Amino acid sequence: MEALTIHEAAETTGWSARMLRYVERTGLVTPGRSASGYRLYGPPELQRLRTLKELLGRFDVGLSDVAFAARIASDGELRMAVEDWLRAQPSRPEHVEPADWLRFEQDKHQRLLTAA
Amino acid sequence: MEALTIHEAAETTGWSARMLRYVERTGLVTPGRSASGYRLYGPPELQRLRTLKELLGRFDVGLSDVAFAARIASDGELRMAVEDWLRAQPSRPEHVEPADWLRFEQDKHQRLLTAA
DNA sequence: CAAACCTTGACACAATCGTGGTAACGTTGG
DNA sequence: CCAACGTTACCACGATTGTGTCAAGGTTTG
Repeated sequence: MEALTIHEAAETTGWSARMLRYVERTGLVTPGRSASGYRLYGPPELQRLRTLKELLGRFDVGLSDVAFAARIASDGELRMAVEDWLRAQPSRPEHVEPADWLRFEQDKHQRLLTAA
Repeated sequence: MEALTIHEAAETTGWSARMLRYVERTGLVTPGRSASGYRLYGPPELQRLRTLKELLGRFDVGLSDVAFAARIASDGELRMAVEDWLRAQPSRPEHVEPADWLRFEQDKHQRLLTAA
């Protein structure tokens, strides 16, 4: 019984049950399932939900923004394309270090090559 | 006459004049202005507009997605927060080598130091 | 000067995001 | 068994995105 049901998880994370299902659809936090299909939120999921909520609140970002960041982090081709586009533009006249960011999961293609 | 007016720029980039103004509001491509306030698109802006259009078409991303990426690229605190959150999650149950993550940790903080 | 540009601001509209409900139906536990 | 809870699938609704159009007014140029 290490895992909470959706309403219990909602209680301790501050999200509504409705939103937990929505968050799941965005792919950001995916709970396990019981044999009969009940969502089961374990400590890791609960933690992610709490930190996600804090992230959204601290900065003015939406779930779709974080979802896009996740997509960038897992799609090397997309990441490179975006990175290239941004690097070519000082979008703000502000001096911004050439896009180092997005390097999270970089050289993934290399890993993929060696993985296959 | 190195710069084009908004309708001329629209012509050669494939965007509509309306969208060029919209793109400008997202902060992704900001043309210069003439003394009387006319937008002036030079070769760099025209190129960005073309590559931006190609980027949006090739992957299924929106202007707001690229705008968020730009925000991440220019806001170190936000970038770190998102990066941290994503690193803690194997957004895809896909097997992710812990060793790979650790490898990026190394040069990450050095970059942050030079960013400020 | 007048036609042909440009500007900002507004109205409009479909699609999506972020939320909340409710209905119909399966599961669990006292 | 049945109350309490879970599931999916919808309806709803304000806010934002992405787009077009139009109005009122300044600018450029033949």
